[in-house]
Amino acid sequence: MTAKREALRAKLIESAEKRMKTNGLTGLRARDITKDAGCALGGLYNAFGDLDELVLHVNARTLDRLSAEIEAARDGLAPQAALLSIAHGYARFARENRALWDALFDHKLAEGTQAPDWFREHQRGVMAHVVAALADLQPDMPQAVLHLRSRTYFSAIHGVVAISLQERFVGLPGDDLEAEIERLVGDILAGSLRASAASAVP
Amino acid sequence: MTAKREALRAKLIESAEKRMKTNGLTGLRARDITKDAGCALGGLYNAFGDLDELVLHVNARTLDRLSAEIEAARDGLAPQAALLSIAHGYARFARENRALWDALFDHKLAEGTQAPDWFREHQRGVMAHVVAALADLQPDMPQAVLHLRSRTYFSAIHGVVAISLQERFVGLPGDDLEAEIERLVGDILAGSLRASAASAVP
DNA sequence: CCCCATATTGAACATCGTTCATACTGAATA
DNA sequence: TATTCAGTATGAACGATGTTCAATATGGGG
Repeated sequence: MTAKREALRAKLIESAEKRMKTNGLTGLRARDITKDAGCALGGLYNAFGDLDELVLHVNARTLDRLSAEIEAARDGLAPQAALLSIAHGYARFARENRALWDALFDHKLAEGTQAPDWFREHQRGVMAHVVAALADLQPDMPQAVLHLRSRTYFSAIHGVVAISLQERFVGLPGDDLEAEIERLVGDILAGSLRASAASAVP
Repeated sequence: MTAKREALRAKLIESAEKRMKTNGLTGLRARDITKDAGCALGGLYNAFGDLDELVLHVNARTLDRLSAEIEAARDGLAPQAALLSIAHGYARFARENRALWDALFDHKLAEGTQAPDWFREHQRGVMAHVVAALADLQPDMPQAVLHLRSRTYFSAIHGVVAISLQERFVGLPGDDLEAEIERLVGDILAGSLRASAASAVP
């Protein structure tokens, strides 16, 4: 009877995602979700361990959508243009999926516990595109450095997008954000290529 | 009778900060705070509008301490070294005051509301040091650009520090973080100076 | 000494996530 | 078909939490 169970899980994820889109992570109530999904309150704890686990599934879907958009942004572009396009794509996704994107970083699991492996796999899926794009730009970079550097670049862009979007007071029309991203990526790329050129001449 | 009231406010802020240092923002309970402060539960709502307002006061103190550390990091250094030192100082502060620093970004006020002006002033205090350091490096940069660029650089470093620290699973010994910060700041400074040199030759 | 504005108290309330005894369901079996 | 029974669904109940507020205590001025 695993088919019916899976159907309920899917409906609960769907309902939770819809609620999260309009009310955000903090506005997510177990009673609302189960009412929307058409099951009793306790049904949620039959399908999932707890509410946090359900949020993880919603976030995994968001990560997959983000991954697809980043992949599309990179498609067919030369290395430098690809990395810039990824950054812009990331900012666009954050802007257009604000509540779901916020939940990606606002959701904290209990002290001491870490995200399960199946979830980490979805995170890796996003980062893999950045790694691939950077590998295109720097084919000789060792794997370990490649992953570390990818995370650094991703984090830097993420920081700019995150702080820009959470400044709700003074508009920051989004044009400024795009211009700043363009400049930051430009600086990073110039620095990256300069460093590799220097190391190529021993 | 504003003196006694102020004393209670101070004691509540103190108690809340101590709790936050050990239990984090999510482990903050109104009943714990008031018990530590030696007043009744309702006393908190006499001294502050609600729990969020109390958290804002704790965060304001954290911002002031961060501001002081950044100022010290910058003290006496030439522009480029100053900006690098600020970045390292920021990472160090985050590492050494993890729970309080987390609360700075984890605490969200109710939908639609924004932080009060007196709190924004403390935020500005931190950013002012970045602006001043960047102004040292680029004396001819217009004020508006200076502030926008400062926030971009700050956000980029913040993103790297934040994502690095929240990756609890694979150690990331902190040495890697410092090396990546060094590189990112280097790229940014090189790009910034290259751009200004180009515009100086019309 | 009394008075009253003001501060303090903590029981009560509303709202959460979570649990669990109970009822139900449906497929395998006699 | 009738009977079982393992798995599922249910929603009342529980404990925790932020917040309110009627009742009480306080303390300084007339």
